[in-house]
Amino acid sequence: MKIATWNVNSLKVRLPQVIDWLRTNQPDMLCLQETKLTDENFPAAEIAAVGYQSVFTGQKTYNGVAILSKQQGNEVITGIPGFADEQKRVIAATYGDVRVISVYVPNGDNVESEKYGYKLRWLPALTGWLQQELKDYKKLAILGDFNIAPEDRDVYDPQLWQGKVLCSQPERTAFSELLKLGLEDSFRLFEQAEKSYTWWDYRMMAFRLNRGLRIDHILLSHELAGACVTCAIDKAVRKLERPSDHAPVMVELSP
DNA sequence: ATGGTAGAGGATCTA
Repeated sequence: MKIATWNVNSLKVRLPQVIDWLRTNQPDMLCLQETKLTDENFPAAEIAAVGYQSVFTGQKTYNGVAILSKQQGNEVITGIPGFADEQKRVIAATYGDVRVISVYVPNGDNVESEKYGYKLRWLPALTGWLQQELKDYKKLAILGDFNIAPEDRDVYDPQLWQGKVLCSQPERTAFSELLKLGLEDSFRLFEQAEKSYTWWDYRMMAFRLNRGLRIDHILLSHELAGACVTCAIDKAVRKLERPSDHAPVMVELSP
């Protein structure tokens, strides 16, 4: 089984790339973030034409998450239960006995911002809900744009980014609280190339200079981590014309 | 150096 995640930064713009990517990579599930589409505008028919079902929750202009899958998704939940949030950032569904969650964690803007406070309230709400989900589902994968670089090796210039949003200690602590629930950062289960990132700013030739951060993650429950055989970033997609600023990440799980 | 680019929507906001 292959499960992937991709912050597409507008599914409307990126739909041809997503369809190509599904055809080429044939994941069983693909989690999307920043679809930026209301539900009535979701291109479910175009996606169905290449053999994928969709579950989604979106809004105009900002946010929006989805899961595309070959098999039917059940027990669909949108948002964090018990956490009032206008912003569409979470969707969960069950495929066979595997629970899959697509998340778009708030960016936070900068550490002085109100948005940073929202991010630091949002993360414990996610953690609290996941604690219950992990009790209910032994095989759980949470994938998405976490907007957190967990360690300095996930940042092209740790000195420059020290204490800044995406790298600040409170964010990293919140991320480690997620792992403490019984989740593993699948990327670090394997030896990886140095300077591996998933997001590069559109500005200042950041991608060409590999000035990136690893902020998109696939976290696996211990049972799924034990079955995980690869985790890879598809950096090639970032080189396409009109790319998303994020690259997809995919894990392969042995049967 | 507070810049720069992309997306949505139609002036700024978000990232």
